[in-house]
Amino acid sequence: MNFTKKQIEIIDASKDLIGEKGVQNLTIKNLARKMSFSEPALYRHFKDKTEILKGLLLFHREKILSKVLAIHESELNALEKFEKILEFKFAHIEKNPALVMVIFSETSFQYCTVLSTVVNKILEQRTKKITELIKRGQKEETIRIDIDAKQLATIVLGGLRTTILSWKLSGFKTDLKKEGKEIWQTIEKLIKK
Amino acid sequence: MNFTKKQIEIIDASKDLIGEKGVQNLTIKNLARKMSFSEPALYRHFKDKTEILKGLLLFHREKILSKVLAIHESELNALEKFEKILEFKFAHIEKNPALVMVIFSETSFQYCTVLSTVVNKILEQRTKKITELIKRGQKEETIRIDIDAKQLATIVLGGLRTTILSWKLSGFKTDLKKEGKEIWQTIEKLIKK
DNA sequence: ATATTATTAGTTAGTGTTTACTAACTTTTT
DNA sequence: AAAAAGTTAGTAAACACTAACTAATAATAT
Repeated sequence: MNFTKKQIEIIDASKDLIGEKGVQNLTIKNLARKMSFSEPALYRHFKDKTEILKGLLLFHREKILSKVLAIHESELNALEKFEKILEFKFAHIEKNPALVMVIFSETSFQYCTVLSTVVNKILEQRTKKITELIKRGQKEETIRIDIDAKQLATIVLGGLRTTILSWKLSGFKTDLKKEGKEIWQTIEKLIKK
Repeated sequence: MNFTKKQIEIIDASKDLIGEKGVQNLTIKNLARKMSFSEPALYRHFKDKTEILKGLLLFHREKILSKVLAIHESELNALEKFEKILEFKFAHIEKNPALVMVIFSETSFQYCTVLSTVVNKILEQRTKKITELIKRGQKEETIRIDIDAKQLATIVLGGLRTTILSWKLSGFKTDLKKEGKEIWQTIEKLIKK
């Protein structure tokens, strides 16, 4: 996925629009206004609106992924990696609330095969990565082994999801990084050996 | 909140439409077709579309609440109550996938004060009830006390949420009641004293 | 009991707005 | 000279909703 400069500008503007008033605030009209463009000009850079949203998702996914991979390749143990990854993710999300809005409204894309496929893949891969990390921790003997790794992954993901959701419901006013740190400490207590 | 027979019919039809293809499938046109009457006829029963969605949420909320209250008033201990409540909720949701669609797409309502208020209240109350139940369990000494009740509630809610989400993403094909039972067993292991 | 009236529940036909998107043309950059 | 990136003006479809009228039902008076 390679994007031109203008495409990235458009993706950024889309992100801002969604961050301000939700996914339904991303219209071609609003986007054109924000870019100080005419509406048809957008179509010189993206085939249609779906491609813009897809671009937004994939662009950030790549950003997050590269950072997460770096952590995975480090010398830390599983629990330490977990902590680092969550810390980074919470920070990234706090800076880009729009991402949450998009991910959280998978439902809205149910009609749109292209987008729901992209979102599903992102969520699937995330679950997989976390499960792997837990298995590794179980082998390292830093994570308890009396519970199936997949079940633990569900719990971990759930804790994050709920934390992020309540941040969103607060109108992005609570301190996500702090709440994130706290829930991680709880999770750690629950899952460590 | 009292509904007439026709209003309940309309709420049911709305539920079906959403269950089939998501919230954006609930249009006045589709609803009228499903009810086999004209569009304006709907407006004899509900002021506007928002009121229909609000009706759907409140109607089911009341149904769920009465059952949950009965469990709360029973003689069981906190963990047993938890199990009963979750069992009932998973069963109810499995029968009414539309409810998940609506709750999960809170984001779509961000623009709509009326609906986001209703959804927020439902979610808030749920968190509160679960936190209370955990506190009670901690007093009874059936739930571990080394972790704050609110944090535990976040974990519990998260586990449920993730389980329900992956059921939705599977296209409602996995066995929600079974998955629900499993996640509950895991949660129990994690939180019991 | 029946005729009159009022209310409720439905109809057809249409409005105004918003939506994503296009055709045809022009300016800018390479 | 050609390609890329912009413009104006407009379309067709979907949307929630309304005005104006009619049929069915319930309430009331004779």
